[in-house]
Amino acid sequence: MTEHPWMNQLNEQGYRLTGARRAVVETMAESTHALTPIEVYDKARESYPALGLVTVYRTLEALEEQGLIQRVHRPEGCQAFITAPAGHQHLLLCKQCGQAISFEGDDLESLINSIARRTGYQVTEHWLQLFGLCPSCK
Amino acid sequence: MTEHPWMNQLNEQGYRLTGARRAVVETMAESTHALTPIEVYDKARESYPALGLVTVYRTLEALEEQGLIQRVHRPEGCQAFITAPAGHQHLLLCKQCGQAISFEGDDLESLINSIARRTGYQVTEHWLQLFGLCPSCK
DNA sequence: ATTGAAAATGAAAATGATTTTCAATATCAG
DNA sequence: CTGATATTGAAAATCATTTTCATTTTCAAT
Ligand SMILES: [Mn+2]
Ligand SMILES: [Mn+2]
Ligand SMILES: [Zn+2]
Ligand SMILES: [Zn+2]
Repeated sequence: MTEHPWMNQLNEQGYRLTGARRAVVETMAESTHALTPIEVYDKARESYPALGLVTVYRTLEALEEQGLIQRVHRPEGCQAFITAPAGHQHLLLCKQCGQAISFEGDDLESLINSIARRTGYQVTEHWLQLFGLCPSCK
Repeated sequence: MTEHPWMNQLNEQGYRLTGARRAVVETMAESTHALTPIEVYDKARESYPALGLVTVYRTLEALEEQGLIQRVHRPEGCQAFITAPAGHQHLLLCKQCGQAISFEGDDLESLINSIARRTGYQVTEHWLQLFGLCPSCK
């Protein structure tokens, strides 16, 4: 049984390899949808029934710290998590089914520069997120 | 005593004019920072000490329904509210002091079209938010 | 001005999500 | 193997928000 890369990264950071962690990691890594802690809990218990909800919270926190997952903000709430895209990417979310796709190539440089100039702010970060309907939902 | 325009709008929608509501409305309308319900509560009690936190929640809900305020999403949490900008605008937030400025003129048309084409999604909405340091905080 | 129906209020209780505590268990370096 | 220590899940605690409800306030109709 070869470990999932996320498990190896956690291990290198000093985390031990446990079944509970493995169940949460695999649930998150497999999902193309944003999942809430409870959804992760329910899904992960299919392969590891003894799992506690507390461990889900703790593992999600560790994965977020490692930059492997990220919190997803949505109108209905901001408690969901999804695999973090590599590099500078943003999310496109289906409002119907929650399916998420990440994209890159946003060019906000000139907009940001002009706003920085006009407002006197030093702009250090930006959030961009698109919402819509995925091919199968529309 | 002339009523605040927001109070008039609420009144036209059938809401009654009360002191508790007035205190919350004026607190929100005056603030250039995003405020959490508790912050609104503390601020508004300066002018209306009998105010209950429940009424803050209820009034914020009404103001959001009327499109007069909007929820602000931030890394530290998404429970804060701020005056909604008129028309299609986005927010620039100071990470230090929470001061908010709204701006327009983002041109995401071509980006959105190209992503829609590439992914097959129908894109209906977007969130854009900038973070940084305001002139006095940097 | 008075009245009364309906809306609004705030205190307290209920709920729901997340965090903390803690005793028992599992991992893993030595 | 062994033992130090990280991890676990149950239960309790905390914290934000919502619901309930008896009382008060608003305001339209007299
Ligand atoms: Mn970007
Ligand atoms: Mn825009
Ligand atoms: Zn969909
Ligand atoms: Zn500032």
